[in-house]
Amino acid sequence: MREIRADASRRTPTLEDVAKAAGVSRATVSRVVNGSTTVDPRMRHQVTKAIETTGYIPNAAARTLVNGRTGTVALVISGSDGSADQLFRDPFFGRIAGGVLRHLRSRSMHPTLMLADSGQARQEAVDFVRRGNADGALLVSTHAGDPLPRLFVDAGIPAVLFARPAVPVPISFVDLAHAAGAALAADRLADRGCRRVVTIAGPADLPAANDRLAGFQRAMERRGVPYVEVARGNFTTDSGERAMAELLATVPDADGVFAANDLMAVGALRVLHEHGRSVPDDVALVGFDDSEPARLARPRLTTISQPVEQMAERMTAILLDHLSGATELTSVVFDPELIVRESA
Amino acid sequence: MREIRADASRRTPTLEDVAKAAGVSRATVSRVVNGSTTVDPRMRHQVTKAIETTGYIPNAAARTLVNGRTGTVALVISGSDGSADQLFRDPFFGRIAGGVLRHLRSRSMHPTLMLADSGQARQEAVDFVRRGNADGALLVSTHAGDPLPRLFVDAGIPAVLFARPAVPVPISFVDLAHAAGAALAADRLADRGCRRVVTIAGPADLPAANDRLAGFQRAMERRGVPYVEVARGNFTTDSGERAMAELLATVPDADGVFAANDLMAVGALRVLHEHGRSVPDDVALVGFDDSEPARLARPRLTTISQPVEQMAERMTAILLDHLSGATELTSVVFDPELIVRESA
DNA sequence: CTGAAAGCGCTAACAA
DNA sequence: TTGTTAGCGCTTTCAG
Repeated sequence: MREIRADASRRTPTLEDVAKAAGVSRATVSRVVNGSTTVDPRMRHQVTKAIETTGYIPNAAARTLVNGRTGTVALVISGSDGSADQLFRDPFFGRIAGGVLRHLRSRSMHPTLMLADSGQARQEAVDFVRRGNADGALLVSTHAGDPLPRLFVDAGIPAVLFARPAVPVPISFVDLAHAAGAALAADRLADRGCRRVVTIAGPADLPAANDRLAGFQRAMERRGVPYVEVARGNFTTDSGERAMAELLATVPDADGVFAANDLMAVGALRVLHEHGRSVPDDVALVGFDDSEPARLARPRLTTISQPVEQMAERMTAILLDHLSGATELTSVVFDPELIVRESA
Repeated sequence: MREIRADASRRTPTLEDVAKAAGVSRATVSRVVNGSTTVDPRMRHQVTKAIETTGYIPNAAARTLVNGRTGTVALVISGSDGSADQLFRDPFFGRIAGGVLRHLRSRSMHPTLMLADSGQARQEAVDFVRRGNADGALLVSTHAGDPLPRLFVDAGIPAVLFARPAVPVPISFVDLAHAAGAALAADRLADRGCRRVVTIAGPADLPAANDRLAGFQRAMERRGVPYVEVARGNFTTDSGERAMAELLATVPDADGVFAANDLMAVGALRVLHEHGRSVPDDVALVGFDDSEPARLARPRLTTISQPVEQMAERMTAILLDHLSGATELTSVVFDPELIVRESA
């Protein structure tokens, strides 16, 4: 005997129904529902009771239609064409989602997930917001030259980017001080006395990867190591293995390795082990990200952590500011941290 | 000079505007927009042109208000209180999201992410759908006695569950044949000649965990190993370490281990290594899930795979069936697969 | 095949 | 403080 469950016959109750049941006007019910203070306590009580007995719940579409707000933001994951599956297996994504969710829910808002991995998908993401399905967009862009930020800016949609845009686009963003993080790694290696240092860098078209590489090289130079052999990977474990094998062939007496992410570091670890090098005794190894694999590896990886959840929360906060009228662009760069474990 | 970008002054164009520009009625424009076939080609052309020049895009709220459909489904991640962060770091979640997304996007639909980790959050998830923010719900329930499924069923909301409900609830679901998967692990161990077999089970209040344990025990019995020592973990690496240490104390000559998930298997691996046991030579080890850590471990983990993406896709398909009127409950149980790598 | 008009459920002036 | 009323933008009979 619950009113909540709609009998096949009975439509779901509307403001009108509540008004009738309470013997007041729709406007008054609306006021009560929206917490207006200018309502007679007695009426408020009547209405509250009527809401209860009718099982009334406001209709979101009707509200949106009149006040233009949806309470939804699009969380757009940008990926190069077809990289979808790869992307979602990456815990990085989950951490972002978690941070976004935490911030939104305190405002009774919700994220709608979208994947923008093709021209069509990108356009659909833009249209989704243009149709008024969402108030704004959170853009997670992992690859360079991504047209996504431009698309949203041109459409005049409030949006915030996770990661600095590869090409200049007038958009707010949050990012990590990648170079500073790499410098932390360099210092760690130098402090341990490593002199024959090599590095596994990320894709050359990714700003974050280049920042890490440049930051590492600069820091090593400061520490008296002018040249660092570089091999490129693409942030996967396999590519890390290949790069490490290459490096070992070129610099057999390497005593320190900096991998631009943990996955590649894990690959390097495997190759080092196969070649009989002990980590950290023969060669010290530092990763980047402080992801799950870093914690699980044997030896546990010394690495650079990024506060992904916090960054995601901040990104969300900035978007909400824009939604409530803030017009000037904001960019926040977070500081990474050295996490010392066993590998260096 | 793009019409798309709304000048501060100009409102976004409506059907009315397009109708005026094309010299036809709103109804005709609506027909064209919705692909009605009963429209004169010439008019259609007029309208199409007008849509282009005005930069018209339909308003979702207005549509929803009249036809009752949102094109959105809620993707509700259920967690015990406060387990949010833990949950989103788990790639399992990302894989589900990926599968859901893939199926939805082909229907021009989208998932809205919700976390139901408290009584209040659960109620909000239900209300979200009741307000007409979504057409139905996808429920990912990871813990036993979860009140979530019941809540949705009682509210009369179309919903499908990922994982069999712990208590009987009339709801459609997809699940894995956990017992069969565990039997695969048992057979692998038995085939290698393991006789002193132990297992690290999951939480006792989780149906999936119990199914795996029971399936494993039954299969070992069939293979002539009537007794298997059991230690309980909670699916984390740490708990796997503790359980393995325990087991090693009780059964020092163990030659085979089945861990109910990969994370615990990785923990076991570490302890085994510390105790000087070589894997797989001294003791064979099988995990469950075929997650990233299984691929990254050294030695690489032999494990049982679940087709998470496929399951998520199917779950979504079932929900869409319900949304288009299918009324009878559906449950689909997927078969796991043995993935042979190095650890057994 | 096309147009006129009646809502969908709600909010926000504006009056009373 | 409350009620009346005019839309929000769209779909869908129902006539023509």
